[in-house]
Parts: sequence; structure tokens; C-alpha cells
Amino acid sequence: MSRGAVRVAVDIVIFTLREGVLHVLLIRRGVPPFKDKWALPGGFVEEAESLDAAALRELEEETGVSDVYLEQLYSFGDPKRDPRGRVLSISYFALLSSERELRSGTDTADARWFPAYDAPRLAFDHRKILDYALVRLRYKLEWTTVGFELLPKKFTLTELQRVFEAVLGRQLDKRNFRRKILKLEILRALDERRRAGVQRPARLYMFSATVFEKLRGRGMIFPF
Amino acid sequence: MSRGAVRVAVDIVIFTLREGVLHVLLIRRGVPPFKDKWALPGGFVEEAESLDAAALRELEEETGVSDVYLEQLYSFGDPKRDPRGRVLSISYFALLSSERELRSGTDTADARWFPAYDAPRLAFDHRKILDYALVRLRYKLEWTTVGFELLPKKFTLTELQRVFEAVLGRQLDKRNFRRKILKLEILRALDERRRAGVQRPARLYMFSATVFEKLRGRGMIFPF
DNA sequence: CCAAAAGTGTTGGTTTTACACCCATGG
DNA sequence: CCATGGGTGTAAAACCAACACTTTTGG
Repeated sequence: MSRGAVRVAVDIVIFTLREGVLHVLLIRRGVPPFKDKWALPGGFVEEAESLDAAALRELEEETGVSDVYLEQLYSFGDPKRDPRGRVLSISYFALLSSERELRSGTDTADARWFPAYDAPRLAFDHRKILDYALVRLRYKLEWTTVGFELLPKKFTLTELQRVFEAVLGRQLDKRNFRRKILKLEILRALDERRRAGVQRPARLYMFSATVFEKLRGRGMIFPF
Repeated sequence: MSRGAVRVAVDIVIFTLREGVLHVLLIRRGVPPFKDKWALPGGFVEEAESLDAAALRELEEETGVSDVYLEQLYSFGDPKRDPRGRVLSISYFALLSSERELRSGTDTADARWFPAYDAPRLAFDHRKILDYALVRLRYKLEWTTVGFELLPKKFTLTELQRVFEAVLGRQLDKRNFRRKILKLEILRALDERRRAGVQRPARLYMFSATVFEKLRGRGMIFPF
């Protein structure tokens, strides 16, 4: 093995919202090391594959979805992080909108959604990776538009507020939240409403990507 | 070569301030590929070395300094980014305080400081790395205390303002800047003054790390 | 007394926070 | 008519941006 030659894996922190709670997808390892322990989904980077491509491929393999929000997080390179030998982990985080239906095989005994703020012990240094992803997600939520990635295309303002609350872990004032979001002018109010039970139907909105650049100009998009 | 085995390099964007202008250290490559072209300092990660340790080692080799601000930036893994074969680049950025004296050998024909916003063509994908580092530095400057890393321990408010102006690339209002910085309560005013020419001597300040946690609590420290 | 940079306050506009009630709907 | 979540405004405080003159020093 020549100088600097190591194996490179991608590990993905896949977030979604279920019943208003932020969840993360974990896989139960079938082989040592850490057999039967929960771990982040991931795998080795192939020969001629970019890191992003490897992350997308793993994501597709685990969940059956493509075309999702995916962003590189951090690279973990402690020589002892994997007992099998030197494995570099390039971590990513992904956001799945809650409407997405995942391949069967997700959410079985060996692949389950866990509340992100209440995950079990994890293999390797995956706890560190998860914590890092949570920090990043919280910050990006407030400074970028990633929040929308956790929702279906059409959503109500209350649903959007629930996303913010689930990620930030605190309650927000309904009036202030709405004022702030609407002032950004990044939502398109639709003529549709959603009947969601016995109460007054809520207006639906869409994220309006055409004004994305507006925000960038105002320094509101965080370029990481 | 087993699946996923690649060589791993660290490349470091080393910033400093010279005469009020943000500079970056570049190395002229002595061997192919890109012989005689300017490139970011860097090198391969050793067998049993963490990524951070590799970056620190390279930094020390190039500049002779240790104990500097260093932070991982991003990992670039395009399979074609290095014509010699697959080389993953873990990029870092470092901030050197302007008082630091560097090893001789820095700032020679083969290692030179260039204005960061006016660097020559770079080898590999190093231009992308540099651009990324500049974006990151600008953001961190406004949301964290990294700005102090570019200054000596004791500095005047005007010097601090020059750092902000050099990085952000725009003029700031002296009164507003001072008010804002002082309100953070992260500076300790010293009893010393600096005589810097014919004019009125300026009060010296130190960064007061003991109040760092205050800022964190107020969400003012950006955790990347 | 001149040149040079240090130092210092006010005002108007915008943003943020805290806070409570009526509305539309289905059962 | 009741239960449920949808929807709306206002006032006080904090924050931000624009703006100009006096002070201290050395020569």
C-alpha cells in the first residue's frame, strides 16, 4: 500500500420528518465489526466514482429514492476509527421530504427510522457524525431554504412551522413565523386548500425557486 | 487496489494579512503534473496519521509555524481531478496572524504570498478550493471570532476593522464597527497604547476567550 | 499650527419579540 | 353549538445604517 492509500467510504445521515418529529435512518449491521449494532447507511466509494456519486448511489440503494437534497458534511479520518484498518469516512447529509415513499426494505428489522434526537448507540464514530449533521441542519435551516426539502411540494404554513420546530427543538410563535416567512417572498400561495380533519382548511403554498437568487443577494443563503 | 482504495492528500489554504490585504500562500510545483504552476501547499496523508495531523504537519513543513487556527474545509473527490490517478483532496484552511514570522523559504521563488482575491492560475482544482475557502472565511468572519486569528494578540480597533474590510472586500463605518464589536464584550481593553506614527496613539485590545461561551449561548458562534 | 489617525452620539428606519382573539369547517 | 386548527395586528424594544466633528500626538 503506497503512502496515503486508504479506503474511502461515504456515510449518509438521512433525515426525514415523521409525525412532526425529525428522524434519521439507521441500518443494523449484519457483519462484524459492530455486528448487530446500528449504524449510518454507507459504503465504499467505487473506483471511478466521485464522492457525490457514491453518496447518491448509497442513498438510492438504501431508500430507493433519487433526486433528493444531499450535501457533503465533513471527513472523518482518525486512523483508528475502523478496527478493520484505515477507512476514511466522507459524511453526507440528505433530506427526504415526508411524502416520499421509500423502497420496501426501509423500515424493517434491519433498517429503521429513529428520532434524530433520541438515537441508539451507534457503530464506529457515527454518533459524532450524527451530532455534526444535526448542528449543520439547525444552522442551515435558519439561513437557507433547506427546510423545504423536508416537506412535500405543496404544504401549509403550519406544516412548515412544524419542520422548523422539529429541527430547532423549540416552539415558535405562529404569527411571527408567518410574518417572517412571507416577508422573504419565497413562497407562492396556491388557490388550493387542504382539508385535514374537522377544522378550517389551510391554504397550500409552494416554494418558489425563482426567487432563490433574491435571497442569495441578501446574504441569506448559506453557501456550504 | 481494493474497492475504494485511493490516495488521500491534504491541501491547505493558508491566509494571512499583509499590509491590510488578505494573502494566500502558494507553492510553485517543481515536478509534473502542473510543473512550474502555482498550487496550494499540501501533501499526502501518512499511514497512521489523522487528517488534522497531516494538515498540521504540512502547515509546519511549509511555514515553520504550529499552533495556528486550522479547520477542515471540504473534500474534493472527482476521480479525474489529478492526472496521476485517483487522489482525494481533503482541504483545510488556516489563518496566520500577521505578526508571525515564517520560516525562511517561505516567500521565495517557489513559495509566495499572493493577494487572495488576485491569485494566479492554479494547478489541479485548486482554484475551486481557494474560492471555497474565501466564501467560508467571509461567513465565519461575520459569525464567529476567527477574525482575531489574523491579528497579533494585542491589536487596535482600527487594525481589527482592517481585517474585516480586507476579508469582506468593502469599507465599514468606523463608529458602527466599534459599537458592534464592543457590544459583544469579547474584547479586553488594555492600558497600553500603540504609537504608530505621528498621530494620536491607539488603545490596544486583546481577544478575551473567557467570554467565548457567552457568544455561543447567543448563537453567535458558527459551529463549523 | 499642521497632518494624521483616534475617538465619539444621534436619528430614523427596520426588525424582532411578546402577546390574544375571531374564523371556517365537520360532526 | 362544539372542538379543532387556521388565520390575523399592534406596541415596545432592540438593532442597524447613515452621517461629521473633536482629540491627541509628533514634527
